[in-house]
Amino acid sequence: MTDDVFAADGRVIGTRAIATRRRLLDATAKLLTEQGILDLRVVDITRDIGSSPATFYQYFNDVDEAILELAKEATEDEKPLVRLLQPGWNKKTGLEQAHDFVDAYMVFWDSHHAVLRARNLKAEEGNRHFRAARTEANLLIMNALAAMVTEGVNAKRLPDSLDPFTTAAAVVAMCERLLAFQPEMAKRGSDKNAIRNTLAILLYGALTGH
Amino acid sequence: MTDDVFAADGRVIGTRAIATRRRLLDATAKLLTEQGILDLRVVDITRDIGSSPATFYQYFNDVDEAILELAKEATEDEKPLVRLLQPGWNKKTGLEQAHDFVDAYMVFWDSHHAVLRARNLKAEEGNRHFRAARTEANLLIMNALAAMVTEGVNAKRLPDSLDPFTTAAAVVAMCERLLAFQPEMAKRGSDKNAIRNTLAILLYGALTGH
DNA sequence: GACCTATCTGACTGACCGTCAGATTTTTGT
DNA sequence: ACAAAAATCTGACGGTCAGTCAGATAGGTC
Repeated sequence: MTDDVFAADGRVIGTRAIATRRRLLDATAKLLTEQGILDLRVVDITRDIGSSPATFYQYFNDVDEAILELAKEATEDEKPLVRLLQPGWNKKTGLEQAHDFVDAYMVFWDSHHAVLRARNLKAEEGNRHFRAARTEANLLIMNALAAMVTEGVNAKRLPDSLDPFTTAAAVVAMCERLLAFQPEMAKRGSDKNAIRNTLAILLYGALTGH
Repeated sequence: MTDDVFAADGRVIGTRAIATRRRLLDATAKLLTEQGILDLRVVDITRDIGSSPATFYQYFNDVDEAILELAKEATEDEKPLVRLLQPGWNKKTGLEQAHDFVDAYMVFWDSHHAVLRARNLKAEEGNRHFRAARTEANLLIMNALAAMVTEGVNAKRLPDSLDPFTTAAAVVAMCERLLAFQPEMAKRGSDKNAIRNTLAILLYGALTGH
């Protein structure tokens, strides 16, 4: 029962409809990547799957609903990252662990950046549902990061005036933003590897205090 | 001559037109703040100043052009921040200097966040003009930050594998993002002051290595 | 007051949104 | 295998907004 899929009016839908809905979601993700949220049109989405706007509204009340669902799917891919964030990064292996996390985050980002960007915009513009989605997505990661900071503070490697949760947010911010900047920074001579290294060092420093 | 103001077709305009154009820009900024870029309509902007859509298109070829101009105006307010970023932050006064910068940045952010958010979205979605605007805006600050990092690297306080420019980008990212997160984090118990302190400490650490 | 120029806008075309009634396809019952 | 019922899909429509243009209005000059 849990894996029932619903139409916009709430009724349970069958296999054909599930497939159509899925194609709509995929087309939405594709166009979001290619054209950005500002030029995303329902007509384009349905044209892309060889259908008509009316079909879209069978399954979603508006485009937001489709994007929100994509954002929730992205969140599922984010959860495994938490396993790379256990307290205990030490001088010997910590930097390498930071690298592992950065690498995993880069892969995650690359496959969902358009959807995540849309989610963050909606959240920042005050949309309740997208706020909740972002909060939920970041919660596990933020808590894991905050726990690492707390450990550093307790071990007196980090100043106790540091707020763990804010630091966690800063770390997430660095990751997201540097990856978004990437293409532009490449032009200024900072290649992907420099970004990867620098990010790992900054993470390692901010989280452990080493 | 330099302070001539132009219509959309390039002709120089007079005082009445300049005033109208200004009211359009102000209304654009206001609605951008109130409703966000996704719900920004030319009709609303012109309704707001008691005019008609045709008037808007006298002065701007599209909404982007108006937002871009607002973004450039914001950049002017950002330039003075560079003076707070001179190399030489030391153990005695450095943290306080970091606080000063964070405070100034908060004021700047508060008065322009809607426009900056729109600018960044457009830039990230690949719009050439907004990319250029963002790059130009960040350039002075980034260079100043990068110079501080370079100083830290030279003094062996920071690892030389750290790319100064990337670090500068990370610092800007932290500032922008934490301020954007602010309302949401308040709910989780991190108040404005905690954010201010944490940001200052992180900046101080990342920039100087102390 | 007559004329000239700058500024503004009503009215229009075309595109997209979101809806709904009815057409089409699939499933069910016998 | 066939008809009836249910599920799915879509053409066509009313409403709103983008962007254009010709003509109306306001301001300045002599």
